[in-house]
Amino acid sequence: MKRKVTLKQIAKELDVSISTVSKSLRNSLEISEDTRQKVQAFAKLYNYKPNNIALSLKNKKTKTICIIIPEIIHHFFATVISGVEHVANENGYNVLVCLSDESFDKEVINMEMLASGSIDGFIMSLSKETQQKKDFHHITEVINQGMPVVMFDRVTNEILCDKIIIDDVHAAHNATQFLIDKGLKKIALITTVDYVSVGKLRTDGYKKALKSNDIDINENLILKIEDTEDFDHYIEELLQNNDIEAIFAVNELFAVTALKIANKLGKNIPEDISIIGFTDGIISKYSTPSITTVSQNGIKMGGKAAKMLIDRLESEDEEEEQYKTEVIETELVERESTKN
Amino acid sequence: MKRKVTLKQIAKELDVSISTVSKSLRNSLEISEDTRQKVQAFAKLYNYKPNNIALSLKNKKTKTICIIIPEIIHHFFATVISGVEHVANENGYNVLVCLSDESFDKEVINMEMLASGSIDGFIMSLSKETQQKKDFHHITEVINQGMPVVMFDRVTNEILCDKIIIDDVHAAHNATQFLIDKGLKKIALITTVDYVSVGKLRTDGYKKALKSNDIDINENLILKIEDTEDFDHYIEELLQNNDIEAIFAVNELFAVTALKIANKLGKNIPEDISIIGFTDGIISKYSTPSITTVSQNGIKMGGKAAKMLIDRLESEDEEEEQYKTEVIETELVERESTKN
DNA sequence: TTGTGTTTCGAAAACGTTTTCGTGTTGAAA
DNA sequence: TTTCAACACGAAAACGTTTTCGAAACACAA
Repeated sequence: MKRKVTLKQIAKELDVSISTVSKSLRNSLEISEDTRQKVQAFAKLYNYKPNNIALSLKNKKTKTICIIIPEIIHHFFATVISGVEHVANENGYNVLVCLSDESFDKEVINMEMLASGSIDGFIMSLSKETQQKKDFHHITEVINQGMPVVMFDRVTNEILCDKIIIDDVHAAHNATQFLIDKGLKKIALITTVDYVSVGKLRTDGYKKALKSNDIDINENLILKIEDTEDFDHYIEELLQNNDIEAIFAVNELFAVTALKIANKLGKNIPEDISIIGFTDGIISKYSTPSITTVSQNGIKMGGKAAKMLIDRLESEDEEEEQYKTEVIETELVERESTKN
Repeated sequence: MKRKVTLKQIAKELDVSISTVSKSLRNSLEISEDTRQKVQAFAKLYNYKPNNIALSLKNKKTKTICIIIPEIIHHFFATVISGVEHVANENGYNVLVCLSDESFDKEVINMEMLASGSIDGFIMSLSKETQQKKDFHHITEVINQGMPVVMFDRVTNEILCDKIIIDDVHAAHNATQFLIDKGLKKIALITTVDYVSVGKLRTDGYKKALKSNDIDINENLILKIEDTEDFDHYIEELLQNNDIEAIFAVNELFAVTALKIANKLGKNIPEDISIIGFTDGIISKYSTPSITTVSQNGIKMGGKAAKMLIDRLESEDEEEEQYKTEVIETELVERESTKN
């Protein structure tokens, strides 16, 4: 087991100073050709690699960014990480992943912990609890310390920083309009409770579409689901008690669950009921029938977020406080769960 | 924007030495009650947090572990990360995620990069390319430097280190036996090419089960799929040209694809064909019909891997070169794609 | 010989900690 | 008055780098 070799050790072996070794390795002209050769050969022989931690301390840059997400099991968040990782890697950055588990406390602890030098910046999507509490002090604090933050997907207006979002209202409006255009009127909505920002926005989009087509909003057709609860029977009730022609679900899980329950109740998809989901994950793709869905490109979001963060990190000099919010295009992916 | 405060600054403000500040904050009895109070109050006021990088440099510990996986989009790997992250967090460690994209080079570059001080240890699952090349020098090198490595799932016998695996042969044997016990004999296998370690092992298990039940192995019923290719038509051929009663697929994607194609060909699942998959992901769960599957608990694997790594990190003193291989139990989760 | 310039290198500071060891002050015991 | 311990604190080294600045050595011209 050969331990890592340091500048000091090389210097001692070759009987020169540490500075000489350092300069030689960086090919400084200050050092004679001869010495440089000698040092470089020796360093190569012993497989010298500069210690990253020491460099970080000196440069006050860790070349590491942290992404904080509520859950990694959700396919969407996994794709975002993938996007972040690739762009980060291309630019010489590493990615630290933190899971908040939808918990405010974990989010706070992680941020405070890492803000003390460990990383150069954050990419994050708010936990449900944080959105509910509307307590963002940990984020403002980090930003005030001069550490850049990029928020994506679950964002808040109360924080000024770079953001990457999709136009949830518009996307939901489109999806609902798509159903209406097929001649469907009794469209149910399966959504989350309002404090989840994207759930609220998608609900708004749904309502907007109905209104602009002069369809009355029937609150009985709107099912708001708490995240923690077992929601199968609510959906079952919804389907049984109403003569529904279509369902718009604000996430994949709701969509596929609705599909399964509809099946169970003897309804044919899409003949009896059309279904549109949100977030183009593998469930929608491989479900039978496959589910028409609003696709939000996680890889793209992650990539853009990483790019924004890195851009800000590398131009820190010009201190441009112009925060940008970038809107990623969504796409309606038509599959088997909606009629032609 | 108030920058981070350091010991030096506090020392200067209070007109004491850096040592005094440091000791006061650590509540050393060397320092008078008075001074301690004063320093602590000041530190709290200015929200002092020790710089992690400086600590890392001093302690030669980063409290960060790295997990290298081929892909994060695969649900199984995402669950592993989840397991790793939770255990790591409980023990005060952070998790750096690297994606090899199944590429040997990326794996090598990432490892070499991070081995220079950035992290304390690795958890990894080999990329396909690495398994194919059988070149593991980057891993032995890291281990020789004294950095612990824990391998999981896709491992190799050529490296001596801690490992977390499932008994792929046994699990595949069980699954196949399960089908046989239902009275099914014409059992097709959809697997990967042999250099993927787990694919090979699962194939072995399948064959073993057939043999022990005196069923001839029909190579026409064994489909080996290259990862990169578009494999739908191969499966279609397999199903068309043979009178198949059951399918055992070595991963979820193969299983659900087979299911969809069987459906397309007018076969009923499970009446005409029973299907068992491997890896209990969301696809199997939400597919219609849902797919019976061999469940490998990724969260558990990740958690165990993290535990093993951290244990080794924290007992480095006693230098026990006893490498362990832990086998995680699999479970056959019965769903709708197999007959009762 | 003196002055000037160039080449080559090393000392030391800096990044932010922790910790060892030394030292000055105080109080009490002899 | 002297001696010794206890107390309170600071200097400095250490972790591994990079970089600034100074200086030695040498060459060459005047």
